[in-house]
Amino acid sequence: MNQQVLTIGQAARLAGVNVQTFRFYERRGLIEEPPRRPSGYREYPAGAVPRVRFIKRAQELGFTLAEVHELLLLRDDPEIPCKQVRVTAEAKILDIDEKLRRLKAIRSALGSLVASCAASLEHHCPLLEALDDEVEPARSSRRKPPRR
Amino acid sequence: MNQQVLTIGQAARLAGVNVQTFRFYERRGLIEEPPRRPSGYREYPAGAVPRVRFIKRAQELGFTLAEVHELLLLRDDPEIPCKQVRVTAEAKILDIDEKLRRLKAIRSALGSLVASCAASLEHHCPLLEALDDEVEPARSSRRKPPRR
DNA sequence: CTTGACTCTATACCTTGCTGCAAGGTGCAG
DNA sequence: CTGCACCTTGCAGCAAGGTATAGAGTCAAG
Repeated sequence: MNQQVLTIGQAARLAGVNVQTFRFYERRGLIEEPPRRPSGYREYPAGAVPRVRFIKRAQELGFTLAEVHELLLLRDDPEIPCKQVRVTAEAKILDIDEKLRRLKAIRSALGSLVASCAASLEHHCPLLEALDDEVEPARSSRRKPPRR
Repeated sequence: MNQQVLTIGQAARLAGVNVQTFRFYERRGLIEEPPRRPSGYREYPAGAVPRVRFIKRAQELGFTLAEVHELLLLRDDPEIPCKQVRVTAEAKILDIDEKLRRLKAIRSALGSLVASCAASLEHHCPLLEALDDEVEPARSSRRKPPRR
């Protein structure tokens, strides 16, 4: 019932990307070169589709394609020694923690700005003023010429 | 005691960016074209510096230049109430929350990978599960093609 | 067999946010 | 006047991650 192989168009539709993206990933070594028909048409095994979705999801999580490549190497090779996996994974964790830290800082800055903005009924906007000065939540707008 | 006008280099130094960035922002309409000396030299009023810093800080908060442009329009027009600024910021917060949610998921998956890796000789990869969505070559994809 | 959808390669282009460089003009200290 | 730092414009390029186009061949239905 399941097709054994897919054309690039079918695979791309299933993966939710377009055909150029498939070829692009192939050039980048993110997916391996599939077998070809005598005509040159690529014949993707069904497994190519989840692989591309993996790539997309990892990207959405903030990994660059180069990082995704690394993740895929870990995933693909069950022979990679535990230590090596762990080292790579730990490095990624530090990466992620840094991203989390920055995003949380941004989120909380935006959150408090929005709150102060919501409290103000006037045209004067604390959010914009906060951006004008140092990001620190100054309770009133002070205008010191900050250096940096 | 403060200089009334600044050359582009002075302004850029004060704002913590380089001169090309100033000109780039001018081309993008983020800062207005300053008056010129007869020689063509730009003469920035002191106010240009905080404006550029505003741009930089908004960027640090995760706004694209296009979004910053919007914020600047809101800021420049005293008739526009705070509410619209807030709406923009709130949308950004939702964005960030989504990113945080996903990053936390992958972080914990990576954490388990490291743990299992440290604990056992087999490495079963929680990472795969975190990214692999519905791994099956499911012909019934209830997954809508990712927007973007 | 024809038609239309699909695929092939190669190459060019896009967007975002800058950064650099060339070739020339300007400002000012010494 | 010399010298040097600074300014001008325009255009190129970079990194990332694709997207589009041209010109050709292929597949499968009718």
